[in-house]
Amino acid sequence: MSIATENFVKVIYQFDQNQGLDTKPGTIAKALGITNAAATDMAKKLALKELVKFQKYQPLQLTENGRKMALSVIRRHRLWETFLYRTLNLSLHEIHREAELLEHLTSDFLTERLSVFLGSPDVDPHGDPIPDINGRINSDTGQFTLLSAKAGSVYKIVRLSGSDSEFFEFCEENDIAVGVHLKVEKQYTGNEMTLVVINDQKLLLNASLTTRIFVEQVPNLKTEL
Amino acid sequence: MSIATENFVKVIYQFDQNQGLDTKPGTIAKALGITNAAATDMAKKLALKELVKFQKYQPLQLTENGRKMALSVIRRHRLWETFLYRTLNLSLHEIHREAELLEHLTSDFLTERLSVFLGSPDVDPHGDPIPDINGRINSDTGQFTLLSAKAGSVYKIVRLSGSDSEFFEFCEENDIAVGVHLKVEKQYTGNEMTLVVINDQKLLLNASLTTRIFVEQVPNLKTEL
DNA sequence: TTATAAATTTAAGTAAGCTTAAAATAATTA
DNA sequence: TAATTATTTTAAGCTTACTTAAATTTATAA
Repeated sequence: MSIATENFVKVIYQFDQNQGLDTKPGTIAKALGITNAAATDMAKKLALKELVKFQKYQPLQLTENGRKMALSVIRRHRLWETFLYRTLNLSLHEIHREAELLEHLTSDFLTERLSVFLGSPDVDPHGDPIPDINGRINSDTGQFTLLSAKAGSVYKIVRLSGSDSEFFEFCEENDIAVGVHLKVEKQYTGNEMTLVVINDQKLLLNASLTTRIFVEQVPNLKTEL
Repeated sequence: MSIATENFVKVIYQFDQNQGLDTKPGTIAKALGITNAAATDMAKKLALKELVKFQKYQPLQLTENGRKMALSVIRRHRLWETFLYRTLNLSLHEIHREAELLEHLTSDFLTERLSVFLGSPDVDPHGDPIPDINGRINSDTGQFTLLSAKAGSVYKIVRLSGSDSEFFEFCEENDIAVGVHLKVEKQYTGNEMTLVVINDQKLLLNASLTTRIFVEQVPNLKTEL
């Protein structure tokens, strides 16, 4: 399939997952940098190929084949990210940018060789789950965002969700990384600010950050940091 | 530039180098798996972009910009080949097949990171020279094919030229590899057969093989094997 | 040298993946 | 609820990269 098609189904899949985002043509169009008209046009063409379900004025939905294609692209993307991070030491935002291209011209053969080389990883360097060869993906239930974390508890960062370099640069500069522990000091629910402590440093984070930092409960009695 | 354009100038460059092959539209078309009409069409379009010089019924020629583009694609191709061979242990024909795709969606940034990681190699695993970032390529004068090697002498294999798996499989099965020494036992010039000895094994090679195996004189007094 | 074959070019047409502009529908606000 | 605004869809058109078929030119062989 073409690069345009792969990106189209990939974005529908991702917006469908991220609750809060809809999958209407305009939303997909904005994400892909094309016009609404082009998105509607594409949706109709992909409906003929049984990748997308299209009903006028309704959100776009993937068929089973469309879902499989999206997960295949995401698998290739995240395996490349892992490879580029571990082997070529690219940064978190560099790996995304490069994988965004490589994902489209990687054969099934190479994909599986990459996977074996890396030891069949479950997650990429951002903590995003890597679908397996059959399109099964680990939808981790134990994780939630910092925004909904309880004040007074210690958590482990398991995922940094995004694709822009600013976010990742900010994280890097402030010791926010997958695997790091932090304590939620206070939740200012009124204006959605969160005060956390990482490595003895206080950070006041707004919602545009806390909704993208996923954490996990730390197993037991580990309340001090 | 598009993948089609990159492949077009790449093939012109390669056929122009390999003396014996012409660069008329039909030849290029066959190599790319498109019709003659499509090749003529493409040549005209690329002439407008100042990548190709087009004169009716004449062989196609690259402009300086076209040459630069071709060398850039070849650089990416051969760096990927080197990487896939060394790091993922793919075979000589597998690396070609995969690099044929990856070469088109590799940013300048990643290309240079790959190069640095590999220690700025001069040649890829087939012995083909890797153009540098400015498009300069090592046109090694000291090498020639087995077809024109003198009987009785010992040579070192420096390059295996080709892209089909059959050739590389044959080489692998018969200890024909870059860096290996061999002795030319006899040249049957009449029917272009060459008798060589590699690792105490005699091999009778025809011209379709000897024209693709490049060797180099072994420095001095090393006539025994 | 001329007839024939082969290659090249031109012309017309197609599919993918877009665009802009206008029409239709849905959502929002007064 | 009606009017306005925003979104979606349709329609027409463009570029890229092809195709087939016919016309032209070049190369080959009798």
